[in-house]
Amino acid sequence: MNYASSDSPNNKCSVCVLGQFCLPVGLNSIDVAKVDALVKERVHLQKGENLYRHGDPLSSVYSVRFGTLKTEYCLQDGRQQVIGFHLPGEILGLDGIGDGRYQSDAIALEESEVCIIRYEAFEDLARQIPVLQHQFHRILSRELTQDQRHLLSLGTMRAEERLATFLLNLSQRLAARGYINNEFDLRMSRVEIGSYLGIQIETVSRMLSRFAESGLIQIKQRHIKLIDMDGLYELSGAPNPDRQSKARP
Amino acid sequence: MNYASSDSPNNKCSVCVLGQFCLPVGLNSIDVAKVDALVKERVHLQKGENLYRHGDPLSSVYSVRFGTLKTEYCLQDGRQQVIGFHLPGEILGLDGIGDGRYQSDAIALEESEVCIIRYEAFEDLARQIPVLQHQFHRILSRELTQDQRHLLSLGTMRAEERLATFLLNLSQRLAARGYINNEFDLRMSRVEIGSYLGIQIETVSRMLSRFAESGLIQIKQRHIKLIDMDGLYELSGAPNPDRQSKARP
DNA sequence: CGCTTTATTGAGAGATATCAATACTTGTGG
DNA sequence: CCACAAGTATTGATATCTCTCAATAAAGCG
Repeated sequence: MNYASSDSPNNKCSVCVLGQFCLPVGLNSIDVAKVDALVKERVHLQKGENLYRHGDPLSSVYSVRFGTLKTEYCLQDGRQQVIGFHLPGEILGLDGIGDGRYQSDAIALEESEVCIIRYEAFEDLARQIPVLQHQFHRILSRELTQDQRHLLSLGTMRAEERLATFLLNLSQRLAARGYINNEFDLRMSRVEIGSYLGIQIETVSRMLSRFAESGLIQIKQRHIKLIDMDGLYELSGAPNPDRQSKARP
Repeated sequence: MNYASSDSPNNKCSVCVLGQFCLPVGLNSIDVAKVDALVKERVHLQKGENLYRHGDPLSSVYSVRFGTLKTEYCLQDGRQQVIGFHLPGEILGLDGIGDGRYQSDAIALEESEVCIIRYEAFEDLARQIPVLQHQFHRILSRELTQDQRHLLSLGTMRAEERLATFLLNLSQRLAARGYINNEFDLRMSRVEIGSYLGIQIETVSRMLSRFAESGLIQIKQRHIKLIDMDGLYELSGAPNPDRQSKARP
């Protein structure tokens, strides 16, 4: 784990391309400067490194600057499950606020960097900047919604539907960040995907092969290309948002 | 749906027995009075009535004063799933903050009453009272943790374990509110339990019967008595917190 | 008291897990 | 640069859990 301070101007929130997803959404430049003053440290992580562990006292929450992380929970008997994957601009560590200790483990899936948001200082700042306060609440609430949709997936969907939903969710989040959304590298292993979706690795593999056979995707190792988005959306049980808007010229 | 204002003093947060779980945790009497001024309306619901529906614009969040509610999500194809059960002192409607619209439906499982917390006014007040702000964040964070533990249940546990976990979770939440925790009435149907746990009603029924046969519980309709807590905890994969403390005299 | 809803129990079907073997990648060291 | 080892992924065969379908029973309600 490697700490760095953000004296160089290109690390400031004010110039960060993630500003539109991250904490400073909607802030004027004066207020962004205040956030800049608060978020002046970052952590650099190598693949496999922990950002925090279950039980660590909460000192900060984190926003992903680049890279991908996973969070996972452990059961007494050693079983564990991946609960979330976190892309640039997403906030980590929110589960630690409730009891002052992180409830999950956060681990980098690739070389990554996160901005450190000292939590106490942040609460102080949020009281001074209503827009910041509201944005933080929105982030917490969306995290909740995301988890609840995930619950829906695990509770009502079959393996095939879960996997389609997962791929499309990833695709949407990449698109929102300006990345290509129909061709990307999966940063997580099949084991991690299976764990996240509540299915076994063999089933993940079989379903991916089935998708490829049906012409829905092309997959080579971790590089995936979504060929038939509509088909995937149909499997996932949700309408394709892009297609709907195109269908009404 | 029946609205009422809280002019009578016994409705105020300052005298509410739920104060210790609800929003005003840790506030001094002056600040509680400010919350009282904000939370001056309630809604009375009959069994089956909606508190809000998916898509309704967010105006307020709600705290359960008495009764029980469920929240559920719908899928395009009509499938739906119960996402949470809400006991007195718990906050509802948080999923609406993210996009300004509730993402779920909230429905009373029995005659219930909830306090209306006008959301905009609440944000204003939270900026004035740091303890209130922090308590709100804790509530949001715990909601997140609760959902994530639920994910763990749906993702890694078999039906038997899920049901044991569910019963113990209910028991703990009842205990925290000062109710008897080893004998209570289930306010939800088997269908709702099954939906919440991602299993079919028949499986719920079979598992309950199996528990009863094994002497873990006694169940008659919706009245349930937890006989062998340790046995249930063992099934659920978690240690019995009570037993641990008793084991060290 | 009969009707409707809700819950229990049984038998068979189906999806996914588990076990096992093979193939492919990646990294290391000679 | 190749060979080997360790980790990761695919594919097949069988087992198991839970679902589905079906019948019955019990409870709530008018």
